[in-house]
Amino acid sequence: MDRDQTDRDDEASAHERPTLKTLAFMTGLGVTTVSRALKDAPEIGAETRRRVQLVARQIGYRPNRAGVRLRTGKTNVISLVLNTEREIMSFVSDIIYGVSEVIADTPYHLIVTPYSRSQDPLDPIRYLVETGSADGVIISRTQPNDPRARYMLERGIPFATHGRTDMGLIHPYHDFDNYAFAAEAVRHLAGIGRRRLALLTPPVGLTYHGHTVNGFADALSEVGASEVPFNTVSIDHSIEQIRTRTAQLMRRDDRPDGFVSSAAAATLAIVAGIEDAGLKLGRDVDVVSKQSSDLLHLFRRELLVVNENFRLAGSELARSVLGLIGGAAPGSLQSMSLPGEVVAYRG
Amino acid sequence: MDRDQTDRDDEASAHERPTLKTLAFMTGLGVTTVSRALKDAPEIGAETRRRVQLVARQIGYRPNRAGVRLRTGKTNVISLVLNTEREIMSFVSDIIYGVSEVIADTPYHLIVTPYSRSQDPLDPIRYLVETGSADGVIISRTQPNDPRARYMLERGIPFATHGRTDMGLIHPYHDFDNYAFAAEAVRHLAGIGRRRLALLTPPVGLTYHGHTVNGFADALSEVGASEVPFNTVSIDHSIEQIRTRTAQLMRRDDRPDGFVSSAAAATLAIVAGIEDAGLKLGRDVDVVSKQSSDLLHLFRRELLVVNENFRLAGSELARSVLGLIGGAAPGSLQSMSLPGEVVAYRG
DNA sequence: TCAATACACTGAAACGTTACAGATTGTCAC
DNA sequence: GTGACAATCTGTAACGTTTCAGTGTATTGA
Repeated sequence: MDRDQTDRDDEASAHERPTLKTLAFMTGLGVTTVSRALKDAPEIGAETRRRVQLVARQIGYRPNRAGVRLRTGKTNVISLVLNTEREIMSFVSDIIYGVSEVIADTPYHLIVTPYSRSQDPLDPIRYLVETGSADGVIISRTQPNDPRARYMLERGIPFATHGRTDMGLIHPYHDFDNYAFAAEAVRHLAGIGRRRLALLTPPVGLTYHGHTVNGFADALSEVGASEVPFNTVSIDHSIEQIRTRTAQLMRRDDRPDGFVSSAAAATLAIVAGIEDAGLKLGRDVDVVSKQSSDLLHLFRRELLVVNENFRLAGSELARSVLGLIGGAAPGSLQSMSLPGEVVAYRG
Repeated sequence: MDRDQTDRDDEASAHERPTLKTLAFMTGLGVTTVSRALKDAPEIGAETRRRVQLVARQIGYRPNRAGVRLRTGKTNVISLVLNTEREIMSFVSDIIYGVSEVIADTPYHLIVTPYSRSQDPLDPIRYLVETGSADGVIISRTQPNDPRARYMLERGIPFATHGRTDMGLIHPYHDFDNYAFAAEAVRHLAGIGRRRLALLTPPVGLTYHGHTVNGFADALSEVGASEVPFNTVSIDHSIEQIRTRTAQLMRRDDRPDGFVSSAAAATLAIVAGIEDAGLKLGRDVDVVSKQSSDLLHLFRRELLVVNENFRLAGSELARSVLGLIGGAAPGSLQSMSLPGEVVAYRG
């Protein structure tokens, strides 16, 4: 009866996907032994181990994810949580590829968990945690006091944030040094004689808004330049809004002679606004902008750019989450990316 | 003993995730009954059904994916297969959001399966199929004779392609009418007096390369304009390569006075090349370009644009795959998106 | 009154995996 | 020869779900 069943199974498995049972039958061992042999358990004889692994490789055995997940709770999934309206385009694509690169030779899959404007950002996190859908989570649009980070920290869910928090809690993150970026931008503008600077900030409420504002302010006083307030818009606003506001600003007598912009798409709008006001980039005003792909110099060669590498961010974030899952200390999984020099067009 | 175990389970489940067993205990029914009641099986009494569903909703029951997957093989996963090097940036982000929109109120998750230059594009598909990792697959960069489509068709794996194939086989797809785009572009250029046109094509080998080339050629003879060959590059080439080639082309005596470009990023390079050669957009030459986000007019207002909506493509593709999984006829799940008018800057 | 039948529900088995608690050897000291 | 012990290996149960093959009870038709 028992043998009979095994036989039937084996015939069936002729072209079905091999399971531990298949391997057990082929090697003449028990299912348990095969399972342990494959994961290099100590109580398995060296020769048996090799034999099992050889056969497994030969027939292309791959553990059934559902079986593993059901039994152990391990999903082998990393979830990337994204805002479907506000996320920067190149960010999405680059960070996905960055993450992919790192998890490519691991058993992990990447699932994208989106949420929209209308939703509480905590919703997708709650869903992931309550349904146990992922072993690790990556979030962006990080806030100084981030409910999502707090929530996951309380529940011991491995996660990494793109951007830092400021809650006195330790967790993995990767961040671009936006303080340094803004400060460098100001210094560069001051260096070419610009004295009245405006800042197009990241979205208010996100941690890097503060970093950027501080870097901007500190460098302003360092170089003795002054700020022209430009607080009515942020890079989260629409191209049209930024463009209109910029044009308004540039038509005033006390207009800035320099801009610092935190995102490339917004910079296009700023430049359009500047030109709407009849002014010329490079002559009347200079703009330093972050960019994540090398397109701004094609747009206007007068633009001054600082590069931010989102693909790297994705890789680092993935590495952090995997590290945390692997038991590393959260404090050791924090990384910063320093901005390069402000670069002018090299014609 | 039995009761004892149930009790223990129930105490444990006080804050564990509820399962069918929890529901069974709470309702006093059998696990089977609960399972069937939740999926509106006919042999369950109307009142019982309502009662079970009420309790399930109250305690926030969600079926365990691993359990379902192990038992039924249904993964509730849609996989989006992407080339990590050659995919257009905004495409990645938009299509993901488009897919997300559609699967948001389904039990489906979206996993992103990347592959790189060095790999056979069939590899990730084989992986998905062999490991049964997804109920449905979406692929892009579709070829006239696409091994991936053939492979999945042979194995009955539900999939949809972004772009059509040309193998005489029926499968779901969504495509932008690139024939119409190229033809419209040519007509528009002819309409403003341009007679010598160059085409920056999609990557050779992809189906829409052919469509684009044909639309271009047919409209050329229709309007009596001529082609200036520009076959050494495609939109897959680097910005630098396109720029250099364009500049070379524009310095020749027989240079084109019009361009049709199949991608926005490439258009930036074309314009840069034109200007490198000392010529002026809108005066010496006009360019009609596809774009997927509204940025080209900020770049140069002289550009003529046709919009392609990748988010829509994502939604349509997701709908197709879900439809196919749901048993709809593949032939009914094919959709085309027509290009809008060529639009000039509306100042 | 009795069989037939429809109705509402149920337990057991199975999907593939791992953890637990043995079971079977052989080796060694005494 | 015996007991102890290490080294290997194994069966069973369990994770949560669905399917199969029932079970029991009321209802119907004659």
